[in-house]
Amino acid sequence: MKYLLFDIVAGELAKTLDFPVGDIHARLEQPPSSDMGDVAFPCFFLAKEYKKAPPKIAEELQEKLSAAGSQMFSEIRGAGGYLNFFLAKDKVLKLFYDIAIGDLLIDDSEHQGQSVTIEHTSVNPNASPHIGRARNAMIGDASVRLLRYLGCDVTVHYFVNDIGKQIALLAYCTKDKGEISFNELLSLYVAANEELKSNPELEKEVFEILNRMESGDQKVFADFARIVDICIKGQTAIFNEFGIYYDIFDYESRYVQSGRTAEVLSLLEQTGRLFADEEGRLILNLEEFQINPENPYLPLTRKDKTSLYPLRDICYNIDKVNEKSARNIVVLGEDQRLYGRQINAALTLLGYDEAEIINYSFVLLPDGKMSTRAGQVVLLEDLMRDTVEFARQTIAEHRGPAETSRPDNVESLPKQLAYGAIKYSILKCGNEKNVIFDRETALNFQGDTSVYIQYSYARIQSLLRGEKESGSSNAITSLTHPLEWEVIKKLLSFHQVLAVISQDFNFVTLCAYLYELCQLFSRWYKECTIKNAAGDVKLARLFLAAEVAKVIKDGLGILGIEAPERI
RNA sequence: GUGUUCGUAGCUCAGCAGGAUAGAGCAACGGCCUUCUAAGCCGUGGGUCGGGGGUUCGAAUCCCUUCGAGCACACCA
Repeated sequence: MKYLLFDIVAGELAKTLDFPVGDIHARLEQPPSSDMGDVAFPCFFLAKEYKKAPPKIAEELQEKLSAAGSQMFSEIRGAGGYLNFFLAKDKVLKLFYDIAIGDLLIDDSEHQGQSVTIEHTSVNPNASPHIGRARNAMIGDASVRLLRYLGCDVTVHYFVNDIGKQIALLAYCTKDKGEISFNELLSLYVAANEELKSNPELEKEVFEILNRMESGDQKVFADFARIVDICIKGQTAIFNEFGIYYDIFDYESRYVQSGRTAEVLSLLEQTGRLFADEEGRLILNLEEFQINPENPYLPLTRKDKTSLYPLRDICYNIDKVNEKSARNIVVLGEDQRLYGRQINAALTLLGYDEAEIINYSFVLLPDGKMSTRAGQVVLLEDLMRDTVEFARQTIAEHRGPAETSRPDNVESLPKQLAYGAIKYSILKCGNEKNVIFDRETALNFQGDTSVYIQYSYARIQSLLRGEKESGSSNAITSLTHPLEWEVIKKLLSFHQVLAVISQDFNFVTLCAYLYELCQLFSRWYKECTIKNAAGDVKLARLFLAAEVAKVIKDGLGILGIEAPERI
């Protein structure tokens, strides 16, 4: 029960129709156009049982319901196979007022206090993150914000893959160098990988270093730590500037020397699915899960029994679940789809709940894939800088010199607009789709963009400024304009949208919702003046505008986008 | 090769637990600032929903097949 109008109709229908309220609720739809009705009930599914044509059923139901004479409907219409309901507006308006005043627009008891871990970003500590990696962070951060908004107790984890071959490579290339800045690392990394191709000796050298590190060589460990530290500091500085924060950094290396991997191995041993192959590696047989028919095996150790990444990750997930058990959420790129299912299979074998994995597809560039080697890559920090600069120019164009030189227009506003535009341009795409990223999309501040939404918010703040708006439940019924009715219906569906996203974490829905809300608001704003209205009408309109602003601000907040008071 | 995700307007994307005329934005063209921010509002043009089968009263949505793209597939993490 997330949408007031559906709740009302389902409740009333259940009295007449012999079906559970929940079943009816699930079948309700929104008619394509408002002049057809507020809520539609399709009757097609009843045709077989009643042995009648759907329009006939709708007609009969309509007569029955009309005879019942519910106060909640102003009209009920049969239309083809649909039964369309028009809600009694004054009744709904009063309910809307009570809900809004009580701040219950977001009613979510099921999430209150639920403890959740979310792991996201977790980029390899080797270079500055590009926009593709940042997609992980944006989806993850929005998920964190959504669940916190709904009342969950969320802990954000960042898993630092600090013992990989690529770190060994970097450690090797930099061990004789003095101070190294984060910005130098990318070119060093590219150069080292280039050399790796032509120099097989280097590869051996790197593995040698990795081995020494894993067997507990403190000197090598320190070399690794130095590189990792520079990287993590550099990366989180960028993400923090972007408005994304983490609670806990977990280092993969802690699982190398600890006994955790051995414990988990012996538990897996007991499931009978673990075996040593001819070379002595320990392999997990996941045949029964039918994840990857041709190759159901997941190697967990090398032949010397040292752990591989999947084993450490299994330990890590168990630790997260033990710490906070309600939901264990992990954001993973499409390259980890199969891998994620393998990890979940292992967790299942061990008797743990599966992790909830949020998968997303990669970001592509108009002329193809991103490639670090070919220099075909959009770094997040470059994009942030460029977009802020563009925002600064755009503000100057729109607002003129006097306004532009206001302190907040110089510092914070360009960032609020720019970072919002980047986040929105990514989050408005479905997680499962490849995003074709071109700068123009992020640099566009018109139409279906975050800036339009921020702009709508700022307009409302401006008209609210200086007004002591205090609607009353009597004044609320002055909202008689059709567009006002549309805006109210939209506002009432906010928590329904959030409920869906708390399951699928696809923020397209929220982006579309906010954009549509702003479109409705803009049309209404154009059509009905507020400041010059009189009496109850003015009070009611101010009240409605304030409610729109509240939802916009909360919605943007969930996306990690700020709502500036002035633009 | 096997598995998996996707293919909707010139471009970027919604819609897909089947349902009432397929929606936005950008780009193009045409209107609207002496009333609350024109980063806005209104309007015009633009679509074989990749192709082909099937299921159904009804398919962009479900199934099969084919083409195209992304991703993965035992000692990388």
